[in-house]
Amino acid sequence: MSTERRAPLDRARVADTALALLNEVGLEGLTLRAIARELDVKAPALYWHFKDKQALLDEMATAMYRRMTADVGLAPGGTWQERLRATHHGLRSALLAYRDGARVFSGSRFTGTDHAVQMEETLRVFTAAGFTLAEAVRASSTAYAYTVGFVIEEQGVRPLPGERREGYDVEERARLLADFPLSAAAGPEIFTDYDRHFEDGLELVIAGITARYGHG
Amino acid sequence: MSTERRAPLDRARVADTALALLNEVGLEGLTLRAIARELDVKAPALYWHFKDKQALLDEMATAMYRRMTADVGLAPGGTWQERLRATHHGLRSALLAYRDGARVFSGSRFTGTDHAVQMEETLRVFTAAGFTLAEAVRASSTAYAYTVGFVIEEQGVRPLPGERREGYDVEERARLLADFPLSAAAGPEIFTDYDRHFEDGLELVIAGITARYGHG
DNA sequence: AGCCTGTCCTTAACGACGTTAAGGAGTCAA
DNA sequence: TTGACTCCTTAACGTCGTTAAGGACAGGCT
Repeated sequence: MSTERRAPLDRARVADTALALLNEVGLEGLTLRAIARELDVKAPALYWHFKDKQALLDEMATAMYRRMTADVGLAPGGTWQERLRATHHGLRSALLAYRDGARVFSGSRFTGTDHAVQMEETLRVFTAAGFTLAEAVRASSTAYAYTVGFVIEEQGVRPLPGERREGYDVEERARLLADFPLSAAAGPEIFTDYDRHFEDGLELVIAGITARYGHG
Repeated sequence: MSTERRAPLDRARVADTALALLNEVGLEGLTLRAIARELDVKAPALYWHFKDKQALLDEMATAMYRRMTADVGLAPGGTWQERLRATHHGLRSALLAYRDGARVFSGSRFTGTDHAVQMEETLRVFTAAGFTLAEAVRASSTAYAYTVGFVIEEQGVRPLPGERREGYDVEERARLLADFPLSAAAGPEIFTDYDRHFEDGLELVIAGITARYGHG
């Protein structure tokens, strides 16, 4: 009989384990009992560390954001365009790294103030480039809404890179939409090559910021 | 004792009732038992009309979209800018009309092909203005992702127009972010006046489409 | 040594959920 | 009268988030 004792849990370890499990079972299968089992613990133990399941989801969202900032690197310099591209490509990658990542993320709120480091630097870069604070906020949160919306849509079709959800056969879609030729022809333009399409949309947003606020 | 017999249910009536209930109880309170009670029926009766709860949510999303097209009016003419503004203001209104509307909508798929009428006309307007089909799809789906992302964010703070979710006090937020002056000052710019901010972001997207694809 | 306090977890249970199985009541045609 | 079809009910299953109660272990105090 082993006398080793498991190290006590902490919020970060629970959130990391839950994120790993998320990829296997998806959001609907992410139950407190399953997470607890993964941690070699019983479900009510999680209530010592989180007041409810939503608090755990919040911690998971925060961990995803932390991971994004780590991957991007703080990179405090650069033009606002470079920073916008880097952060939002990084954000998309972080969301895509987990099944239902965008749904988890958008349904939760950050714990703590770590996220403000990134935000502050982004606003600094924008204002240093001549944007007013209002313009800076408008620019970055428009890009943010776009990215979150895009990945939610994307993961609805493609839960994880390489997989594809049922009921999204492009050919059957074209058959159903036979009466709507443009919509039918748009299928491949919508349901393939998400990487390039995300980039195109982000460039549209950046071009719009330049055109309207004119600090390009 | 009354001998009147309730008219049989149909998918549309169930979806409408469920949408009305959604505003009272929110997505987490929207149970099949509660919906059934509202319809004067027991929960398993719903399985005659829908194969599972997700199919009902799909019908609800379709009803929201139908409502949007009805409110906007098909309006088959206009410039692409006018059409983009009309459809996306309409879409936002339709999503805001229900508590958690954007989450329900973005988590579901349309039933049938009714939505293709709008889509076809949008693509027609764009291509008639000189856009390629690929550009037209990119333009409209970028705006779409933006709108959905925006309203999800918005309803996270403001479940229904006039209400405000707890934990979003702008002053407390400013206190927590005292070390991040720009982020702290950005609070009012983020958490108030959603109507105007949505419009500003949509105009950024439109300006970007004009700048990049140049059919303005 | 004994005890107390706080930490971190377990066992047991509650009410509610989505869903399925089985069948009953009504309508309509043969 | 019978049979088939439609639309719903009753009963139940397994699972979920969550709470209540308490046990095991550690460290510091007397």
